[in-house]
Amino acid sequence: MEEQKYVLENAKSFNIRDIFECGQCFRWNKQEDGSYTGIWKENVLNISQENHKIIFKGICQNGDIEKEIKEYFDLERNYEEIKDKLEKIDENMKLSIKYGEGIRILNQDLWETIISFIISANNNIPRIKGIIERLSKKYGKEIKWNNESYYTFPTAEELKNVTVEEYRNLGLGFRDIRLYETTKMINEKQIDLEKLKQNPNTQEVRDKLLTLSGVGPKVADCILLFSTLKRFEVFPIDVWVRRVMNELYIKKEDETKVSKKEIEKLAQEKFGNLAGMAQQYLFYWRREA
DNA sequence: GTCCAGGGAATCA
DNA sequence: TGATTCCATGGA
Repeated sequence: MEEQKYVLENAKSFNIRDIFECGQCFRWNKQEDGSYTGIWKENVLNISQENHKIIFKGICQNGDIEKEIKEYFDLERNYEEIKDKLEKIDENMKLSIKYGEGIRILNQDLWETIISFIISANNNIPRIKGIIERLSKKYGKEIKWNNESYYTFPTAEELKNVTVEEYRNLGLGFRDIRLYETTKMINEKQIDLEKLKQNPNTQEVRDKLLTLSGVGPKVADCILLFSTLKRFEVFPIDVWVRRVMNELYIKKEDETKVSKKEIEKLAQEKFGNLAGMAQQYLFYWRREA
């Protein structure tokens, strides 16, 4: 397949480091020159940035690279407006947004996001990325570009006959059975992902996600926020978010004694329907800065 | 050896 | 509902 190129000039709220290092995705890798190479659907791209100029080049499956990029990178959304609203809340938001000003929330495939965040449970990012790479290499489709092989994220169909033992051998640990059961549930349409995408009621979608094996409150919220479901009102709470919310607002001596309910309530009051975006700026800021 | 990582599920009060 | 404990694995 032929290499394509697309250039985005004068990009606002777009920084490749912020986008790929803020914790929403696991399949983009930094290159020696500072660019990032990654894969989504059947697209393999390398993305480099010079100030406000973004250069995309690589393999695009359906031929329309511009359309694919616009969708995946959420280019139709006005992030300036979102940041303006959040900045007015307090000094913490202003600082965290200044740090992560180039974050955009990717439109990631729902199925891939479900499996990826089941793998993320009680795990660290390098290891999560390794597991997803091995899973893709073994069960996904190979795409060659620049004399290198890349692998698509395997579909539910492609994982249909994989056993718990095979997952265990990929290094999944105790998450093996969860992946097995959730894949089975989705293949048997106990949860219909296409119907889920059509449902505008976030609470209903969340409740359905919670029936999947390995999907608890935090993973469900990550799926709602980081996939094409795109619900910005959710507020995923992990150890980092609990830490930063306690340090900034709650100020208890022992952060492990701060309840999720307390954090959830505070997040809704302060950030409302932009809680998910606020969470992302705070998470990235606290973890990296 | 110990602790921790973008938690979830089972168990018990 | 709320709190505890266990769950593989790999790196610091």
